[in-house]
Amino acid sequence: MTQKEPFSNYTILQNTLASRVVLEDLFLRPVRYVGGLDVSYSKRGRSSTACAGAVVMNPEDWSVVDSASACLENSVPYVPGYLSFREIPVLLEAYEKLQVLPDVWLVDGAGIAHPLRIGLAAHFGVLLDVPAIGVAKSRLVGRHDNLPAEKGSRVPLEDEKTGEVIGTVLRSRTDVKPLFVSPGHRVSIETAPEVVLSCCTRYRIPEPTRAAHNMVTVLKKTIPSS
DNA sequence: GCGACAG
DNA sequence: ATCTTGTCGC
Repeated sequence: MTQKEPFSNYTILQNTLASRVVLEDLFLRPVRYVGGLDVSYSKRGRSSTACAGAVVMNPEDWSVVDSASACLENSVPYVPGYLSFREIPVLLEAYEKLQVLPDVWLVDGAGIAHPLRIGLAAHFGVLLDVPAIGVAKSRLVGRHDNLPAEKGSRVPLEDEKTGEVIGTVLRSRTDVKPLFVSPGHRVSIETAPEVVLSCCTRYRIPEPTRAAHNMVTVLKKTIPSS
């Protein structure tokens, strides 16, 4: 039995959700608040506790407007292409605790740059019908040309078979590995990298996602690990 | 058959 | 993602 078998039954769900993705800029601009989402795990690989963090920030000074977190026992394994089924549950729990919602979310993972065009950010965005952008630290699918080393440089990420543009490879800082940005929901392919770059200050990871990551890193140490 | 493979 | 020691650079 392969690793993907437990998920093969969800292919129809993924295709259904993918058909509902909107690649138009249907969010408030200029953006008032930007949100960041990330998940971390307590122990190792399987059967551990997943901790999700949601942070809402003001782009003006990157102050935290609101934040929430949640932890959940997790036994869903990580299988490329099915990350959503592992992280969505705990992310929704954290999301529901927020008092203030952002105009757009930056999610740690792929948007439509996914085999079925429904990566974590797109899955999350469609489920809640909220604007979302996928910010992955490495490539899941797609091909691209070489990217200049200077911050702000970008090249299109396209489907290796059809040539369809599915995202943007973006240099968020000079001389660092690029980010793989792709729309999640209610954001266009052209606008996604602009929003992400506007959130990159002095680090490779944009502020909202970075804040969420720092939050869960501290949180998981509070949880009993076995 | 042999790699590739978000987090 | 997680597990880890040292090391390079501002």
